[in-house]
Amino acid sequence: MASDTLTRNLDSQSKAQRAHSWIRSRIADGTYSPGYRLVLGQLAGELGVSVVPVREAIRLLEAEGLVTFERNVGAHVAMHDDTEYFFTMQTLSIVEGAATALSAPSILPADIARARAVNELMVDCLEHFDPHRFTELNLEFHSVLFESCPNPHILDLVHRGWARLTVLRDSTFSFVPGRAKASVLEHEDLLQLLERDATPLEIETAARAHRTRTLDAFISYQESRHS
Amino acid sequence: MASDTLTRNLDSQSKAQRAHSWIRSRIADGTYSPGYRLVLGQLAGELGVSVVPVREAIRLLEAEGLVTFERNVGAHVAMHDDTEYFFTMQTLSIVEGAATALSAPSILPADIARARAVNELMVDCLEHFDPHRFTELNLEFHSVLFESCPNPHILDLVHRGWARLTVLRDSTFSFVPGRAKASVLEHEDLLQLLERDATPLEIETAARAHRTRTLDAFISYQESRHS
DNA sequence: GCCATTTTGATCGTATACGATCTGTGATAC
DNA sequence: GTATCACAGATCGTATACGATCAAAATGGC
Repeated sequence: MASDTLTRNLDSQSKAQRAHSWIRSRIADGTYSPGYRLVLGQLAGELGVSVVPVREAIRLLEAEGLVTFERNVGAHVAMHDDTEYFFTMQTLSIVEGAATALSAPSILPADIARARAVNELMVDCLEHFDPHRFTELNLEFHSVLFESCPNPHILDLVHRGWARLTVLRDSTFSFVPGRAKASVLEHEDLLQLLERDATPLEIETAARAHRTRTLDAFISYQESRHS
Repeated sequence: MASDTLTRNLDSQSKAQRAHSWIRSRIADGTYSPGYRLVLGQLAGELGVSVVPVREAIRLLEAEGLVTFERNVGAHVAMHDDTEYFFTMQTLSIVEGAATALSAPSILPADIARARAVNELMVDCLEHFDPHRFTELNLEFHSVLFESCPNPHILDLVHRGWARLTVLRDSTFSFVPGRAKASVLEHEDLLQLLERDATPLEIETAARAHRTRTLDAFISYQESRHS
């Protein structure tokens, strides 16, 4: 029966997992802002479950670095100062660069065509600029370039980095005017490197620099605003 | 009272944490070999605790990649084929290389002296070769080089990589004759790079290559034995 | 004899309950 | 008025209990 499948689909995720994504999205959208105290019983009440799955969800979030946890005290949404964004971007620059280089040999012309199509959409997006949409496309573009990475650990680190970024800041591009345009140009450069079968080192360097430049742009823009 | 402090110290670690390290060490020393079925109730019985902390311990181990977990089925010690070792070493080469390069500016002459002293011990160790001891010293040496890394995320990734390695293989050097000697020589090269304030890129490349060469040595040795 | 179905046992997931621990408040001594 | 201590409330950590789920053995039909 249809209702059966529906029920099963709802249940196919454990309550712990549902609690996890529920809390996670509330952190992402700012309902629970940094420093917010997460109380197990309270969350359990809101979710209509017991504290056990909530507890597990919190520990998962802790492993992701989204919340801090102190024994016998409780959990808080992780405070992220500006250095947090810096470190996350720096880490991502390294692992994503490596993942892209390792992916390169497996990337087919069809993949490059798809990435280029996404980049075209990003160009269109520049006109009536929607930072959120732009960031989504940005992830889709880069995903094409690194998803073929044969090393599952590195790939996992890249995913974690991106996940962290989405929580830290909905879109960097909304903060740094001009970076979006420079970014799509660098994307085309990356694609051309792949097409001409550049060395892994060239690709890794380019991919890393692409991210580092976004970070640098953010920092210098922030500094200019401070003075 | 003394017994009071003792009790408190024992309790200062939660049962979940104790279960975690207990199971972990049993995986590391091979008592629980890859594929071994980890049953919550059974482990709880052996540890003299209830299943709840054991469950949490298992989830932690899962996050570390030491066990696989399937909903409503249970946990197994992760199977690691040879590719697993390859991927772990490759990942570590990348993050450790980056961490070492980022550490470089903060490394003092005293640190280099300490690392050099450790490397001397490794040279001594070559005579009456003890792989386990050699690997311990190897970690100590590299720790000096990367522990100053200002980026906590990258540092954490390096720690995870090393932790994973100790579980995968007690010592690579016991497998690959000759690599130990080459390794200590490369260590000295690394130290000299640091002393002459080489560029971050040079240091990162050297540190990464150092690890990659250990991996390559292992692979080619293994291939030679297969034929 | 073989395949589909049912049943059964083991194990996991979650709820509830209680003891342990921490943080903050109020009283008391100085 | 300030510092120290004791107490109370809140919250966490863990034990126990039960319902949910899965895998494999037993049963029945073909």
